Amino acid sequence: MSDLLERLRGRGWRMTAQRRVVAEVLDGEHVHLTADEVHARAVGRLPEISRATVYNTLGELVSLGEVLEVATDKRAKRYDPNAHQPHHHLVCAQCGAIRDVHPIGNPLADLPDSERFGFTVSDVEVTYRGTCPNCAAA
Amino acid sequence: MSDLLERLRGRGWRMTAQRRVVAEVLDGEHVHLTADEVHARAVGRLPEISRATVYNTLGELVSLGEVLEVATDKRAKRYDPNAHQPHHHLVCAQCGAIRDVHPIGNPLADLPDSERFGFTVSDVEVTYRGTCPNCAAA
DNA sequence: ACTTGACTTAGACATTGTCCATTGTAGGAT
DNA sequence: ATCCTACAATGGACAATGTCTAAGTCAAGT
Ligand SMILES: [Mn+2]
Ligand SMILES: [Mn+2]
Ligand SMILES: [Zn+2]
Ligand SMILES: [Zn+2]
Repeated sequence: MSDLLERLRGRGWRMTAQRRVVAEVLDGEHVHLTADEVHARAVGRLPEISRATVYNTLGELVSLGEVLEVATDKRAKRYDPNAHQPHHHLVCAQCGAIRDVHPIGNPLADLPDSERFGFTVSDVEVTYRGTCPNCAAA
Repeated sequence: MSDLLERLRGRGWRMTAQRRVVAEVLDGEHVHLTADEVHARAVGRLPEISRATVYNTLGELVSLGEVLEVATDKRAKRYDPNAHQPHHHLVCAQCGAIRDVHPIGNPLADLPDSERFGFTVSDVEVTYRGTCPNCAAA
């Protein structure tokens, strides 16, 4: 994620402690935090960071295409730093655990023209739901 | 949707004006309203119906499997009366229009075991995004 | 018609997200 | 090294969405 900070500096971003902390919190694989979860973790590193700044920074990262908003959760939006490798999601219906997954083929090709209603279709989001090994054991 | 009311009566539902109106509002094809949209339309027919009753009734219909919650909108949940025919959704990114669509094949089959991380996968939700003919013309 | 438990209501409360006026500061200019 | 200033952060008000409860109402069985 340090290359992310480099890229953003190149795009004219002013580098602040708050933005650095948000980027650090988002670092990793299979990371899909809500805005308030990002805030809670950011506060652990920088206690005075505000909710507004976290929302602003996440919004900017989304606008820049560096982070994706995903709607796997029917309550809050989740923020996904894995924006440069196309993928989909597998969600545990009980505990909410989320994994990045890569289905075979291109799901876009499975929608015939007769089912497109004149739309120009540019993107597809696939959410698999089930039960994770932990929840199955319990 | 009148058979819906019959089914619910059979399941021991007390039939009230409020529940009848919510069911009527949900009647139709390609209907994917938010709770507050359902409330607004219900008020047109039964002015004193409360928000709480609309939320309660929608929640009950979801529990009974008669209505689906869909997450095509990243803000509010949407309620889909087309619960008995499996389908997916095509959403206009600009105006939010939603159509029911039926992709070819079973998307569940496209997730290899090596990408299931030990989950038992039971369901898949596919959201296509694009631009509708109306928005493309403008 | 009575009775009763299920249903509805209004509004408080909770969560998630947005906006704004004020204060602070990163980074270029001198 | 210090100054400037446009950009960024803050706290808190506000908005949108969703949940809960206490009190009143009524559908439906008797
Ligand atoms: Mn992801
Ligand atoms: Mn639908
Ligand atoms: Zn689980
Ligand atoms: Zn449109």
